[in-house]
Amino acid sequence: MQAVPHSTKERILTAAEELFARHGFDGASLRQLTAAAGVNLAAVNYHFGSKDRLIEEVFRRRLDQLNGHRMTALSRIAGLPETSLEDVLAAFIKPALELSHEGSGSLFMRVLARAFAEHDDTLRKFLSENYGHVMRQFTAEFGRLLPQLSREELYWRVDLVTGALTHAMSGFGMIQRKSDVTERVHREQTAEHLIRFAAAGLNAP
Amino acid sequence: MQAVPHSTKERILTAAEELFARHGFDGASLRQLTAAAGVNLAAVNYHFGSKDRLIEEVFRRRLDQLNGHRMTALSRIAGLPETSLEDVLAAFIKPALELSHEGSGSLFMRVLARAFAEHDDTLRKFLSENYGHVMRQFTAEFGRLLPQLSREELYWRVDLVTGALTHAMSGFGMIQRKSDVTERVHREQTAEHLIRFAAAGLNAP
DNA sequence: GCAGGAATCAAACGATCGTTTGAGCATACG
DNA sequence: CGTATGCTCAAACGATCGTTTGATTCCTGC
Repeated sequence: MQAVPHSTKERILTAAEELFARHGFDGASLRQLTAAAGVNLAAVNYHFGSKDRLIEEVFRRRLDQLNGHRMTALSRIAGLPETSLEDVLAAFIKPALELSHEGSGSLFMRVLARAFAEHDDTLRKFLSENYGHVMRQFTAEFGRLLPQLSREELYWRVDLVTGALTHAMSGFGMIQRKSDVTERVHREQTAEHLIRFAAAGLNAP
Repeated sequence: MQAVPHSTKERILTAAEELFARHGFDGASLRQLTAAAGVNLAAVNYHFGSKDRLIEEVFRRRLDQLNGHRMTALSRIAGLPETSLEDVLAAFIKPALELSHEGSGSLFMRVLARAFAEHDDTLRKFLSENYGHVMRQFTAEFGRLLPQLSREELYWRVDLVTGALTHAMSGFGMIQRKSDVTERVHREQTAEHLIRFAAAGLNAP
């Protein structure tokens, strides 16, 4: 973890991620943002074209990585007869926890939670078009493992699970790591906790 | 349900609730807001003092009612030996569903979801000071019914449940009512659905 | 070593924001 | 009737927003 990233574009993206998480997309101005990044005000429009395009790039940088890991993990277990509900949940949750615990990525989940709360059509369309296939594939696999649920019940429960996880990983409600466990162990314990809760909810009678 | 509420204050509050839900607290301007309410721009600062105080009043109007119903329902069952986890969840969920289904209150849960996503200190402090005791009493009752959980696990699971429910009730992911069931029946079915999911999650092994 | 595109910079643009002002209108009370 | 009092109104305030401009500096390839 270095103090200042290399390029101007990356400095802007990192500062934007933090300020969007803290003050929202409207609440964080380009003047605060460029001041925090140590770059000129005009650099945002020069490198990204507009504030909206900057917002999209903030999402793209993390979601490409996050959903890539998710799809890789899912593809290893999807359709196999020995795959359990917990396996699929682990493929969904663990990449997010890894991102959440590595250096600068911890604030991104809060940006994502904001995007959920904002019912902004432009942002929703962007997320749906670029990353909607990930949720569809996970939902399909959940459906395979929960054949007793109607399609309606399945959608509902997946929605409840994603809501709970987004809320949990964006908040500082996150359980603090005890000083006598390594971060790797703590991350495993957190994942176990979330997976057990989500699996029980999905499997509800 | 009448087209235009009586007083200027109520017209402002109703328009504010809708616009805050749709565009956020920063995104909705006082000019849009007063135009939608059919009142003069200066009326907000005359009747409420500032935009921030208006935001607080939007919360106060609904939360006084919502948490009043929640506390009444909880007080009827708290501490009794025959009370079940589902009973406590019902006391928490059903008042919110009733609010969510009556006329203009349906958008308020989206306002509440925004308040969760915004980590604004002023707003959090206001909500915690005025309504924190409600969550504390519900958490205490959950703890009584789930003695096998450590305090840490209890807090975590309650946080996951509130996250899931807030997310569910704020989204239009809400299951649509079929034309052959009354709204009252539909509300009962929705409550059953949420309660079953939450109880299973809280009771996870 | 110099030409030329890429990048940075200070400054300004028009628009919109929350808030304030002071005059005008209404209703109620002596 | 006169006059307070509560409310509404158009207009303006200063601040801040995203964006654009044009000059300047940096850096690379011939």
